[in-house]
Amino acid sequence: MDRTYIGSLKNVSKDVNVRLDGWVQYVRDFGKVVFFVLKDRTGIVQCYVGAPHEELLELAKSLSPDDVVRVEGKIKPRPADMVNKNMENGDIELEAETLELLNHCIPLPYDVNGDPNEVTKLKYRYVDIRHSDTLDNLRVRSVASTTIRNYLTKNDFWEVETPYLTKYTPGGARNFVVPVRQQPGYFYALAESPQIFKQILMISSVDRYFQFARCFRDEDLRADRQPEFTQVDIEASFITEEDIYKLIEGMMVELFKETIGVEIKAPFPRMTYDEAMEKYGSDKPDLRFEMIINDYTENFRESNFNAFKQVVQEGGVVRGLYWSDPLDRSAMKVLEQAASGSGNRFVFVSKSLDGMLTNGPKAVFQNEDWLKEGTYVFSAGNEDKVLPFLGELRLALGEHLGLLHNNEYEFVWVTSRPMFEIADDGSLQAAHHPFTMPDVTDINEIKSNPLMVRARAYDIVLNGVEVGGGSIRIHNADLQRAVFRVLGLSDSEIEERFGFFLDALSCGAPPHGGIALGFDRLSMILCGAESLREVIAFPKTKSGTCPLTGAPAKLFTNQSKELIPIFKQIINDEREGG
RNA sequence: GGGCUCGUGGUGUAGCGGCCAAGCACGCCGGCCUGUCAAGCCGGAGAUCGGGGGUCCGAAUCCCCUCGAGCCCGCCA
Repeated sequence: MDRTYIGSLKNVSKDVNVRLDGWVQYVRDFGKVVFFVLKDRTGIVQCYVGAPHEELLELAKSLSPDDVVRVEGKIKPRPADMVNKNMENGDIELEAETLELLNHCIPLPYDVNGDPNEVTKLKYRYVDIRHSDTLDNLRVRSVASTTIRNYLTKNDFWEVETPYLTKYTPGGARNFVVPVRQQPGYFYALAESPQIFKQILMISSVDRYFQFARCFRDEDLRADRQPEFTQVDIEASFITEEDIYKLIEGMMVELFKETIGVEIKAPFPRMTYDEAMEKYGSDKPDLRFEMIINDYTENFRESNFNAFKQVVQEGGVVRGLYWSDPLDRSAMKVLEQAASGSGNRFVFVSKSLDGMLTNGPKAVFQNEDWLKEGTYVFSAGNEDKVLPFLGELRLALGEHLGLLHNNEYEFVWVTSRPMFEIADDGSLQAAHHPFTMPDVTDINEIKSNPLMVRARAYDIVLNGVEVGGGSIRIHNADLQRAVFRVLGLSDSEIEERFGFFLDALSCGAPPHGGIALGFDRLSMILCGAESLREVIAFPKTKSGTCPLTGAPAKLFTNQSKELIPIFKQIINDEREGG
């Protein structure tokens, strides 16, 4: 008899014989009758073993949770007063006629109804997946990747793979390195991203490329960061920003519809980087709620609030948030917690309907007639500090006031980032990456005033999460060389690191651009998950270990022997000053 | 690299200087039970409290070191 998935039982007529394969969830043993709940990938259903089947009964009594079984029998409606309305398939049960134990399961290593720590769950990840939302997250993620593949293929993109074992490119994230046995002292780097390869594919006339690319970065991890992660990497030739926006907007519409059945609106709003910082205090604004940052600098220029007055007269700014509710004690706590440790300070004031100041330093605000009914939170100082600070307070308040809804999806394009920013040591570094096209026609402008140059780059932000970013690329070798020089690379360094790429740009590179979407983060939002780990089948812990396999591990002796010459060579190179 | 928190039977936790060679719940083992819903009832086994050192008459409990985990900052072109 063919197998039936439990999820399709609702379509099966009563008294029909079916075969179910799956895992035992619970066994309820009453001596002369046994119930057990069977689970497969698609759902659960109760199975009934009654008195007439003596042998079956003995076997059923001996079942343990997560035993793997095959049951055949008839689908029956439950007696009317035995229907369980709280249970999936609670109105039916399978009356078992045969029962086969396919594999016994030892007592599970932890209580699957409890909440064990992360490491225990990762160590027994198969149990965790079987018993948690992760199983369905993997399904949603699979639908997501299929939808994206179909969409891009339909739009004439080719899926092309690029190497994971590649060349170390300094300046970016730390790379994982792989020693090469055949060439002691030489190493591959695991690709941080397919950036250079995808540009070279454009030069190769592939024209439209995509890939689900695994990327590797040896940096410290966070709840939303893994050492290896997946990007939907996209690149196209002879295009502009508008083509990318349209392509991705169409993709998101399809993606949300196919995966979670949500209709999202396109086109998405756009905002410059400056506007995002000014209004939301963030380069990834959460547009699920309004509450923008306002400028109150002029209101305090001549106020009797001396602290703020002084800041303004010294050239600083006063910015603030306003909302129409009075400030309660819990909101106060939220603000204090968000501010603690940041070194930034804020002042708040509330005004009630009858014009009375009800909270905050009332004396200082007594004569400020422009205050409306509601609550203000102000911060004063340098714009560079005040805006991100208020951006954080805004999010904390949004969360506290219940304005961040999980079933709302607000996209925004953030554009026109500065091309360069100043690193800690005072040098210039690329804000996006050094292959981004600057928004100028004259190469000399890049040299004369780099900080004013804007990048033709764009980020796609969803609910305050950066889910992707890209740019129009430089396709001219001279311009690319000029940018490398601004970044402080010498001609010999440029040649050594990027010579091959400059050669490629010189050999018929078309204008091109692209984007990379963080597929794990997108999946996380689609699944409503709180951590990347919930949408990755085999994630690593904070310190980069895999409790399931025990990776990373020391080498076996024979492997170590092969590596000794490699490390000897490194030591020699060091001595020679290489 | 810096800051904070945690680590007690298989799992989750209580205990925070003597009343604890450690209590409870789930799980496990044995028994009873013909309609349960994470079934119920009766009985039983199982941890020297992450590891090491110290203080003290006495340490799961205090101190130091160490290992592991988590969160945040730095970092992630």
